[in-house]
Amino acid sequence: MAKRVSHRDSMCGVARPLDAIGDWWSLLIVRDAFDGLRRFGEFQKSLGLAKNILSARLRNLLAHGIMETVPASDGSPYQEYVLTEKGRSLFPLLVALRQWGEDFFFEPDEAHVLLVDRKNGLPVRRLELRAQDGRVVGAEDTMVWLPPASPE
Amino acid sequence: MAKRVSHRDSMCGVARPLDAIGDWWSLLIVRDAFDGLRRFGEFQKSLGLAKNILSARLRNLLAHGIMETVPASDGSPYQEYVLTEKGRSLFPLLVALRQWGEDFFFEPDEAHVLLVDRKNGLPVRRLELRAQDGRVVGAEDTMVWLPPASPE
DNA sequence: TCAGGAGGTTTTAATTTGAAACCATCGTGT
DNA sequence: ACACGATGGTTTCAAATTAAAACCTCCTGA
Repeated sequence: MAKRVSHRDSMCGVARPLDAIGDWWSLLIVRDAFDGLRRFGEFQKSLGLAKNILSARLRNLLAHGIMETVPASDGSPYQEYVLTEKGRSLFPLLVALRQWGEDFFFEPDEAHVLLVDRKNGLPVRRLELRAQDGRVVGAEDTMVWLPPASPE
Repeated sequence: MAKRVSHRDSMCGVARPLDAIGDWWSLLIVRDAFDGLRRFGEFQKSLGLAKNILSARLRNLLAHGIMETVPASDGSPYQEYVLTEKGRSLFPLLVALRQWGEDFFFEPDEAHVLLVDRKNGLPVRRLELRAQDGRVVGAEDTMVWLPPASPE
């Protein structure tokens, strides 16, 4: 799980998160958690993965503070797995993944679920990156910049 | 690479893309491609991964139409790897990953690169999901909905 | 012509994954 | 009290994946 990171990536804002959610299953677990799943068995049935793998993934998500266990909610003696604030902050990433998937992984006539506004049932807008002044910007319009170190 | 997908995920807009970019390295390669890297050796040096793995990952990205090879650009007899339109469409996802990483994987006083507007050097805004009417919506405000099948 | 560098592939070992079996705890019925 | 199933895991072991290193090929420059 803990992969070695190259010199160049040791400080990279893209590489670090991948240690937490960079495998196939973790993001699917998080997505299911957004859908309201909370119990070990629910995740296992929904995703169809081996129990030991689910166990390992949940442990990793807990260790990274993306999910946490809570005692119970319906009186049953078991614990439940719920997203933390850090985990809920993955929502835009999940939406980005979903929108990309919808654009490129379905045939034009193939049915698929849509993410819609609960208020009125209309599809949500496309995610857009905007500059401070509100312009929509693409990759060509941006660059990464390392601020100079502060004096001390 | 090609993982089995459970019944539930066979049509899921989140699971399908993960087959293409759901491993640790692929997204880092794509990020480097956004940064202008094009050559096999450049990727290898930047990421520090084994050559056979890079080879396999590039092959997978090519097979999924995320990158493509172009004959040359500087006269050298080799090919270069560049993002396709599909690959460039990963930009919002990469930004979402980066923003999440910056929020949760750096100490408050730890320096890290910022994504800034080329025009004026100001940091870009945070990615936000908006409904049709322009409201910013979170996970709680949305749901997935499967449109009814069309008659034929 | 020979030394290297770029761009890979092959080989082999270590790590990870996955399926199945196993185990522990709780609740229920009898 | 006891059997039994459901839930929530852990252990075991085989199979697949990954990683490191060695190797190969083509091209270039001295």
